[in-house]
Amino acid sequence: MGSSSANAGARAQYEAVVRRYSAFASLSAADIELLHALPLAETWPAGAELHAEAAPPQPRVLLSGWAARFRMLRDGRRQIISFILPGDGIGVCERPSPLTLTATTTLTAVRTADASAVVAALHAGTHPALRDAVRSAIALDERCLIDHVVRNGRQTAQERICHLLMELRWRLLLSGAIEGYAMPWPLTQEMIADALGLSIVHVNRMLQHMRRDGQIEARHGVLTLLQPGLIAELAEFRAPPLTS
Amino acid sequence: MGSSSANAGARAQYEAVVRRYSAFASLSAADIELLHALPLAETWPAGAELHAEAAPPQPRVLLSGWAARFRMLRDGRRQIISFILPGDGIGVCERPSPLTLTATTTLTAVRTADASAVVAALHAGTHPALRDAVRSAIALDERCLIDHVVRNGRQTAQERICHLLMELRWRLLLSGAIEGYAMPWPLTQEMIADALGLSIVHVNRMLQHMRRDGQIEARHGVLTLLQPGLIAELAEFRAPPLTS
DNA sequence: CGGGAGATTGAGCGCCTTCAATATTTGTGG
DNA sequence: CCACAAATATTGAAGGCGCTCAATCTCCCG
Repeated sequence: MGSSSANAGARAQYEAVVRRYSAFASLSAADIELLHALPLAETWPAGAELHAEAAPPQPRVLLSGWAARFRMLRDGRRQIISFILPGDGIGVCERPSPLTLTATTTLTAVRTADASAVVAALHAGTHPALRDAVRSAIALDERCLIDHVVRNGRQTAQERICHLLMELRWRLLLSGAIEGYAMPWPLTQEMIADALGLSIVHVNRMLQHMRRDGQIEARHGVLTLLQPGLIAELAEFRAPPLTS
Repeated sequence: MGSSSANAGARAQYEAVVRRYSAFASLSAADIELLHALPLAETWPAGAELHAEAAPPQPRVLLSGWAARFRMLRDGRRQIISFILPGDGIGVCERPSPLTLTATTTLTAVRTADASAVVAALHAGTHPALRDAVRSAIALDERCLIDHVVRNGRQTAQERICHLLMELRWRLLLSGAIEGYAMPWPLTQEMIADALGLSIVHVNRMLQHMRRDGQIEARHGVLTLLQPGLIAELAEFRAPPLTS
């Protein structure tokens, strides 16, 4: 690897980021150049702490791998707040908000890039299209958070799992990571349980039921939605609109 | 009432808004003047729809009374996403986000004021302190949303209720609506149930337990926390920092 | 060939739900 | 000020969804 990020190999790393933000706004050449010029990637193993609970935010974008924001309760209960997928920003916003009180951990091996330059551009007022894209991305995050409240508050275990599957597939589509109904699936049943407020055992039984029912298939780290229409129906999933 | 909003009576209506935003940033005289110059209040009865699910956002501030954002499921299940208290903004942000897919209803009789002027000022770049305050207010909203996920995902019925009590009291303190441990309480047990993902019957039993246990007292629409330390402990409530 | 993380299975139970009925409070009109 | 209706709160009983505990199985990795 050279010290310059201008070669094709380095650019390819940023594809997920560019595709995701491009879904929200028409980025200019300068916007894309800014993203390509981000510092070379940092790599993290699975289970690394990207961000401590009370730490000052460090803006990053996730180039590859999955991560999660979560909060712990005193007795060890864990609640995953959101999953972070390739192309997603971490702390990329116009105002640092140290008050969210959530930690971030990698779920798989991960590559990230420092996104301070993006935040600086937001404050400088250059790159208006990128700013709009970032704001839309934040609005989508809020939408997912609201979905999460509804899921954990008023849906059954079966519905929660279906809804989470639909959300993750939709977000992977957005960043161009997948195309059809098959998606990489690095999540353990414990992670799913911690996101959906369920026990590991119950998640296991529900997934088994879905598999035996021919709704999904999971093997070799790939999960396939065999009956996406049924799953979306069960989950009452509504894909967010992109035109905003 | 005259057509001008410059008299003391009209100004007093905006006190909650000014106090709340002042908690986030040092507003300039011009910022406060902008708030005082907002159009005269609209009044709504209890149960009015302030905002439909898919409607374009209409920026408002809540001057008095309580409201709630919620989402309905097909079969009638309702999830309250957040409570809106005096001084809170509704759709006051730098980017309209029609994708949240939540409706807003009044819970009591309510007075609101159109806040388009605030949003316009945000976009114009005048009033930087007010802009910072709005951003901090949004960050606090996100914090509360995250708390809500944790509550509904990983806490027991008792813990959820305690946490909600603490959050609402803390937010009422913030806008100067109350001072001690007594607060106005317009919420029915059904509203609490719809916020916390519980059944009405169970909320009733939990509240009764808390009353008989001397933790709270409720009468004449006023709820008092008799053992705030215990309640905060049970809820594992952490008050958000204000210095940000 | 261990060792460990994750997945699976069974048994028992409890938190919370649903259903249903009654009491109480609130609001409204006479 | 009372009467009536509607909304809200309360209580009891029965049951189910999802939990805990505990053991076993599978798979991956060095």
